[in-house]
Amino acid sequence: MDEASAAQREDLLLLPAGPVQERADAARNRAKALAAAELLFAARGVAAVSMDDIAASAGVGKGTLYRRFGDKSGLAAALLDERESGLQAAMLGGPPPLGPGAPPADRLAAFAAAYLEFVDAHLDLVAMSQTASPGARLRTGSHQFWCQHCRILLSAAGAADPGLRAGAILAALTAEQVRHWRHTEGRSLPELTSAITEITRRLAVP
Amino acid sequence: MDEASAAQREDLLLLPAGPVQERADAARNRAKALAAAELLFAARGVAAVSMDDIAASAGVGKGTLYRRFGDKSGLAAALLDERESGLQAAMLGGPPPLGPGAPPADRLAAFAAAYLEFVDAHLDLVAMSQTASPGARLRTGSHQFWCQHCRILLSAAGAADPGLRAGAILAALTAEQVRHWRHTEGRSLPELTSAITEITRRLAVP
DNA sequence: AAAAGATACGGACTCAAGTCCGTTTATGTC
DNA sequence: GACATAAACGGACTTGAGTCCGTATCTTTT
Repeated sequence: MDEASAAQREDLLLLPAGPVQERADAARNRAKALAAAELLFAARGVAAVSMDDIAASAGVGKGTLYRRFGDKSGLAAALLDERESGLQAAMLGGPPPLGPGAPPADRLAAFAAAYLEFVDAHLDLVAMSQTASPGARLRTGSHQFWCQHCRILLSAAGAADPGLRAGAILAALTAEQVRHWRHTEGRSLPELTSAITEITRRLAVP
Repeated sequence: MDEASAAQREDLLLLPAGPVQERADAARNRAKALAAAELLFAARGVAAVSMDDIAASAGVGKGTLYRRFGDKSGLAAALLDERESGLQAAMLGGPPPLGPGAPPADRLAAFAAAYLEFVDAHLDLVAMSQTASPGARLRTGSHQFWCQHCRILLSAAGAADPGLRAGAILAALTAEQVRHWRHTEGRSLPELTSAITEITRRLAVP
């Protein structure tokens, strides 16, 4: 993600581009790290795995981990990446109401429901990607994506303050908030879905 | 806060109460710690002060700090406590629209505006109280208080899912979210206030 | 006022995140 | 195929949060 945004920045500023492709050993180590992390998380749970554990298990130095992924949240984001991309594709080009074709308010509600389900299904990983450091969530590339999607739909629906409302909707769908509703308060997923979609509808009407 | 909730629990369960009052040395050390923390935060900023710094500056062992306040977020909460109590009093017994007398939707909007202003005014401290550990925010005593207040008002206004909507409103007003709006996106406080009060109104109508 | 028991003290200790920098390895060039 | 150099490596190191437990202090009881 660091590299992606760096590359993008360079593109935008028309600077001479850095190396377009990561070195072979770097790619190999990234893959080893992701594989090791996935295994360890599955075996012990996200919370019980340290970066040292991952580095050791991947047969890689700790510095390498941090160079590749920036920090713990970056590693989580990388692991989530492929699982997110299905949702992102469905939002951009899939069938309505998630994809284009339905009225914006319906698309927004569908997004909220789908995103809630996604967060619930990958709670620990999403939590790690959002809470590794304070404010991590808002700096995430994915957050930018979700937020922009919501903003555009709200805007298309004629809602006031689309940017702020988009942020508010995503704030309600934080991993820790969802965890609290689901596990501390024991709410069911359908219950949450219904409440969240209703909230988005109310924010989407002009 | 730990002690308060423990005492409350004992009350509720009618167990023989523990010591009603903290020991003299304990009270003295709590005061020393709070004073030292306040000074250091003012001098260097919240982020640049460690628990060791505070312990050393207060002339107190680190263990004492943790016994009194539980963790970093507990210390922040303790510092915030007296500043919050004004707001809490105004909500419970002050003049409308914040206090009783105004229609629930108006009271909710007034609360959101006042709480936003409070968070903005004590951003770093609130951030520390919310983000010291993952999920810290939702375990906070204050959070329970704000959340219940919102829930009751939403309920009185006849809104569906008052508990969930209350959580959603407060989720939009986390310190990191407010920091992002104010400092990363450069929004003004009135702009945020207007957007947030509008959101609460939309969630409050039946 | 002395002794007993409960409570609190404090700093050494553990554990994990994130940094640094001397060494190694890949890649493009002659 | 050897060389230059940019990039990547890896593990020791620093820093700070939170825990532990032997010692000191307070409070209550007699």
